[in-house]
Amino acid sequence: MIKDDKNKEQAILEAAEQTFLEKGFEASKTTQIAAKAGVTHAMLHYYYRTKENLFNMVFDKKLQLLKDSLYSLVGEPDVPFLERVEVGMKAHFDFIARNPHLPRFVINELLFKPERLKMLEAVIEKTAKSLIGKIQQEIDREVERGAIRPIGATTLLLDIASLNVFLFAALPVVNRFAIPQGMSEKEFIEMRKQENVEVIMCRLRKQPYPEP
Amino acid sequence: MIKDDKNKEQAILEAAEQTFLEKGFEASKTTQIAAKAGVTHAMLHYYYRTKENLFNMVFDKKLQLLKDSLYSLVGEPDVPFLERVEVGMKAHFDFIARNPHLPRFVINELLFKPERLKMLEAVIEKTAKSLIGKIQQEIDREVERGAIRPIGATTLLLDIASLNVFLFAALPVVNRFAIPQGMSEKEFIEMRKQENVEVIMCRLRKQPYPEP
Amino acid sequence: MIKDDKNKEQAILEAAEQTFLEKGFEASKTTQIAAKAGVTHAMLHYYYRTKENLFNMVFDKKLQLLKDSLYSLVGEPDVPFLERVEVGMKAHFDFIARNPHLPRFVINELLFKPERLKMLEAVIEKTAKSLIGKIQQEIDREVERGAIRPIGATTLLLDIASLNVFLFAALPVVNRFAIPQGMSEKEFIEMRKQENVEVIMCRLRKQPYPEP
Amino acid sequence: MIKDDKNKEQAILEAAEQTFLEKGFEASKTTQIAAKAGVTHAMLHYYYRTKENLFNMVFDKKLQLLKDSLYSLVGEPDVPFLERVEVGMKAHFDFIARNPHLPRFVINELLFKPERLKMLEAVIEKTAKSLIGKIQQEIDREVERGAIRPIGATTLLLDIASLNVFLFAALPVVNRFAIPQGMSEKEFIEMRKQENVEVIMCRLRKQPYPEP
DNA sequence: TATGAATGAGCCTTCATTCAT
DNA sequence: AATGAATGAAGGCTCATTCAT
Repeated sequence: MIKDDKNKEQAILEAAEQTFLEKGFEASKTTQIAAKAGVTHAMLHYYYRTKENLFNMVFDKKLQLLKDSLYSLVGEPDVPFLERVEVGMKAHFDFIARNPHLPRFVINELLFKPERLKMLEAVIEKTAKSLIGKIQQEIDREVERGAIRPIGATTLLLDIASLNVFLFAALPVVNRFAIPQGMSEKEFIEMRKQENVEVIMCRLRKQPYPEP
Repeated sequence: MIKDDKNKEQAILEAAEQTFLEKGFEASKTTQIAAKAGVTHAMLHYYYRTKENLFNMVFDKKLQLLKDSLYSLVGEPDVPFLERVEVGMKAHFDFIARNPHLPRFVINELLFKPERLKMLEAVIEKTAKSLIGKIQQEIDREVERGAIRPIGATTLLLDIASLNVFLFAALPVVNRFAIPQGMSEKEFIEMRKQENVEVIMCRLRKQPYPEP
Repeated sequence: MIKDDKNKEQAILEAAEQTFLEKGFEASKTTQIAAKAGVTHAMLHYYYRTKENLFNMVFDKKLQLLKDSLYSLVGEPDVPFLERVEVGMKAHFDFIARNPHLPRFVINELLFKPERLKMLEAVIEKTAKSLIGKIQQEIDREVERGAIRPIGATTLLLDIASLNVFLFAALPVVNRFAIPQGMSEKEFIEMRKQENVEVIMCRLRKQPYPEP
Repeated sequence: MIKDDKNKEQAILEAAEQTFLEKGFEASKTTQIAAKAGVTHAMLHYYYRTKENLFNMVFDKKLQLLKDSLYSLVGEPDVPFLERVEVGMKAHFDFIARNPHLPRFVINELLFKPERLKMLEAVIEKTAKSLIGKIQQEIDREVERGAIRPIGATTLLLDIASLNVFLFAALPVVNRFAIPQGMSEKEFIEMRKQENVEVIMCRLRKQPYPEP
């Protein structure tokens, strides 16, 4: 029960976030959201008019969050490239760890109502393209220097996203089957973070990673 | 409109598969499924009694499919290990390409109704564990031979799954932002298949992959 | 499961009897009746056309039974009147004991669809009136003889019916609250039979019943 | 059409009472109840959630009524016993006359869903047992005084209930066959009230009732 | 701003009944 | 005679949304 007497509107939004993220649009009921927010059912419609509208606010907020997360991938410019990739990947991994439902939520809802792709474009397109441009420049420079093997920036980002996102999306299943005996979920996730970085480093480096 | 005059029962099941896979349980309506199958609404209940029941049939079928897909990861025993991994990964990639909704669907529904984890266990547990055991044996042998760098079988499988699955789950998004101009979706997917294999090969090999 | 291979029609009727008697018209489902009869659902409609029709057959049969039960109230003409009343009452009591649902069933269904009163008239009216006439004659004779106190035949019959029928109609409740500790249901019912007779005897006799 | 503008909730309950009492649970339809109450179908579910729930409210209310009616059986303590029985019986008779559907309704629903016996116990058990205890004490005193013939309290109550209840339960039938020509239903019922009292008095008294 | 009450549309399900074979 | 398949009608219920206050 979230209740913020001074700001019911906010309480509703937060309750809606939780609910929509966990259950998706269809399975979320405005009555439940209102209840969770500690607010009358009618109040919810008073502030947000329709469920669709409330959902869009949440969705948009989450898209912003997703956009911001992209920036975590680029770090301080004066740090060596591979090190920056590692730091960036870990930051991205931690971000997903804090928002495990986020990617699944966005992907699902984009699939269910493709109209929402427009919202995605509006929020992300420019950011993503400029980001990719910058990264590609750095990659090209490093490649020319002979520091790393050639790769497309988009390709690299997709590799990273795949490794970082899938883990958390599939956690309920992975949880059940992939965690070694005696290892806590926390330890397992930490281990995966290292592994993901390692995989990307292997992909980029010209010399193989020294064995531990 | 699927219509198979001789087999309405089958038509309903197929319509249900499509609908559930795309929209999930909640957003799928029995009326729509019936309409898509070209069948009276009551007919659906005649054959499958309840929506839940119909869903479970679909879900179970998809779990079986998922189980079968695991086998595509292991190939002929007399082929060199790395080659077999490559072939296996590509087969798995192609399988996901043919069933792009499958992983997202299973993950979503397991998350929304965790009771279904029991169904997953019933179908997959044994297969998965025996598979992992076998792969681990081969890895250990290769590592001892000095042919590859050490890695856990589960870790390896999770790396592969991440790369192969995420692409298709996120395709509606990726589609929009990650395909280079002038490249068709088909070409892009083929490129990704190569990249995914490359990433895993890099992770496993002791010597860096020769630049193309 | 009633199954009488040679006579499915009969099996259906018997299953319908049981079901209708226990649950009434609305709560009885033709599918259940068919299943209980060991017969296809369609078969039931093949033989009896409609649920209503099947019900009427049962209802009519039960009305006949009810009519026949009335005859149990009159016995051998050469036995003394009070003795005959006692024997008749006990026979009636035993009849209800064998058909405990019968009166409740008839009363309910007559109330729910008053049109059925016509069926009642058709079956019972003549019988009842002639019976009452005869009994009244005998009563009058006995009264004149000074053997019993005066009473209307209808009144007497209603007294008897009240005592005998209510017990079984209310048995589920009575069962729970009215049976003395240590007494079996069977003993209780036997006790009630004596009591009912006693009550009527008291009503008829000029001298009080000797205390036991 | 019951309409109480200020209190739709109450209107629904009253319509439900009438409908359930007359037709029982199964044959009563929420749509009909809503219509009778002059209210949208959805409104009924708004206030009472489920048909089952609405039914239970009615059922419970009726059980309370039934319990209260038991108290009408005991009168002023300083009145002679037989007189008090007569007054009590008449009060009980009048109560049933005002609620002719009540006993049949309760008995039917208890039979159809025996789980409801628990509700009965909760409401009635204590009352009934204490009542029976008191009556038995008085009976024993009277018997010792030589004023009445011995009888169990439960037995007596069952005799009374049989006579009073059956008449009204069976009224649709009795109506048709048992009312003497030229007598109104009202007169008939009054006559039955006298008869029922008379029957019980005969059962209790040591000396026969003087002929009228 | 806030809310209890109200509602229409739609969903899942059951069931008596019919029909083709 | 027998039945699996098919269906329309109706029932119970939920839910997003609106309205009067």
